[in-house]
Amino acid sequence: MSTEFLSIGEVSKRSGIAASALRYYEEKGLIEPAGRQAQKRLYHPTVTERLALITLGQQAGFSLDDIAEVLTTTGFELDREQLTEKAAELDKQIQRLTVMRDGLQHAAKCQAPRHAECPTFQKLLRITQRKKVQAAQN
Amino acid sequence: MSTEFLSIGEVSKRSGIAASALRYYEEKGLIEPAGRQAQKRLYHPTVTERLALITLGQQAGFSLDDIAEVLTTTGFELDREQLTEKAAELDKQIQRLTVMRDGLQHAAKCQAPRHAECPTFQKLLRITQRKKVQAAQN
DNA sequence: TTAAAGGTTCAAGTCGACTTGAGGTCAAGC
DNA sequence: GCTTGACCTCAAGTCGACTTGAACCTTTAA
Repeated sequence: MSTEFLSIGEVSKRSGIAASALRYYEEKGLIEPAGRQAQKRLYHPTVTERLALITLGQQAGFSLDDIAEVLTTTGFELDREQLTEKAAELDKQIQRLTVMRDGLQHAAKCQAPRHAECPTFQKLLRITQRKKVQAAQN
Repeated sequence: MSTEFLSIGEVSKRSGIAASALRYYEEKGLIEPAGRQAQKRLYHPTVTERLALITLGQQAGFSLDDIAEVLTTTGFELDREQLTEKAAELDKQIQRLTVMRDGLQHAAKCQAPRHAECPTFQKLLRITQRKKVQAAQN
């Protein structure tokens, strides 16, 4: 076997992504084998970079369809505007989680006999609720 | 109708949670109506606090089953140890998202002609990939 | 030569958190 | 007496991202 190309198993091993998932990505148009030998897919070694980018996108909260849109077919490039937008979204999420984390930490230490009676925790609950009700109104 | 209790519609309005979701929560053992009038569910007004707590838990990344475990049946109380643990998990998630956000921000501004050539972005990709491969090995 | 390892396709199943649809009940107001 | 609106139950559908299973092929090593 030419050392140029990788089997699906090898790609799976290197990327940590199951072979079935790789076939699924192909079906979705996210990756493409460089060719076939007999029926077997052969991948260009650089596919692992593309896969890392896909994984990154997922962790940043993109759906596979989102990712398919910003990934150029040829290379591996992203739209700068979209990146900025997504960074801002992430930032908001970070803020939310931080409030949450602090609230939980407080609740764990708080001396109020019941969380229901802890003002800090109550405030956290009210924020949560207000957002939910607002969200429901659109 | 006694002003004491709330219909499912009223609870839905106040909490921002669909009636169908409320029935689903009941099925999962997360909430319980105080009683029924004819067949109709009647809720104690405090149910909205419990619902806010459920929503909070969800936003913190708990599944409904997780939440059911920590919510006491009677009141609305949480296990302090679990709270601490979850706060730590949140903290880790915050770290991850922060790395991601900074990476995306950098990539958006970076002058390298292609993201593939930007060292910072490459580093981000390598981290992502390493974690994935590790995760696949258990 | 035969078995194991690794690949193929295609259809169907899984998970969590709900939503939707069909068909029925009940009280209020015209 | 009839419609309207809010509620009921129960079963089935939805979404995204995969996984699993069945049935088959191909290469390689013992």
